[in-house]
Amino acid sequence: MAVPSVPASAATDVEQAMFEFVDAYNQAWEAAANEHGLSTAHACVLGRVETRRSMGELAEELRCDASNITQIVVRLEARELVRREPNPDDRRSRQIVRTPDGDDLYGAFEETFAFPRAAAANLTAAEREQLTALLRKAMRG
Amino acid sequence: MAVPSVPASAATDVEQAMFEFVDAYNQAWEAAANEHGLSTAHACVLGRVETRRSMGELAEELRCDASNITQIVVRLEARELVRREPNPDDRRSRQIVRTPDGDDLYGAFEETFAFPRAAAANLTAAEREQLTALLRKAMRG
DNA sequence: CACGAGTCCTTGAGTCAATCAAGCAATCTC
DNA sequence: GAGATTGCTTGATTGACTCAAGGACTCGTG
Repeated sequence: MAVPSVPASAATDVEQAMFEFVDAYNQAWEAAANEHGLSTAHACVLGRVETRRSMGELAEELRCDASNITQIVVRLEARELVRREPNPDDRRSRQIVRTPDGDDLYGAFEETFAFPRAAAANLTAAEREQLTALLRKAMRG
Repeated sequence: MAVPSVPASAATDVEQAMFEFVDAYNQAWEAAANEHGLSTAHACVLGRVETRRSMGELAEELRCDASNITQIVVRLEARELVRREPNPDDRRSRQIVRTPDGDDLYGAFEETFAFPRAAAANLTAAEREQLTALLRKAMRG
């Protein structure tokens, strides 16, 4: 679910458009993940370990408890999509790496997750730059 | 969690900006809901019943199983934020309506969910129109 | 009118995501 | 080295979600 809604009445046009865009993006993300047998959480983690990361880094980036990451990584490891390697510099810590299978699966997932690519393709180069600038400005960036 | 990620490597600027915007939006939504003791799911449902809706309509709009809606509505009803009224025209069906408490709480939630409002406020009127048009075009709308 | 099919919702069972509290092992600080 | 801190895991719980099954109601057809 997790479908934000916007006050049908009060919302201005931009706010409505933002909502629709966010909703479409979220929906596309989830659909793409499911198509490859991934939950959104699994896809998030799998995406992050494109480069080697510790459990703690994942927890921070994904804004959740470390024990949550443990649970997800264990499952991904059981499917041989990631490996947990010891960190030679700190034996408390573990480095998570994607396996080749994980790379393949995530690649396929990204292929399927066409939304941002398609959205960009619907715009001219100038419009893309404009949109980038406007989104960043809207976020105060 | 539910934090979409984007290929750190391959993503273009627009795609990166889209991701950041969506992520910020999602995060703001969840934070605002939590601040009022609502889960995202509860906030979604509460938002939709601004106007009277059947369980089935809610399930369809929120793209989930009817039994999921039942569960959420039961809890919202227990907190007296919504009421389930019989539909006189079809006694299988139930109409969900917000109570005054529900109106108040959702109003407060929207007040807290400042992200879209703030984002709009960071732009000039002309930029807002531009952004609306670009987002719609990007979605093929 | 009655029967069967379909609709609307609820219940129950089960899974995954998420959080918290507790604990263990390794590291750091003094 | 003792004690605090860090990094992760385990266990218990809660909530969101899905699916299968069932009850109540409606509708269409004969």
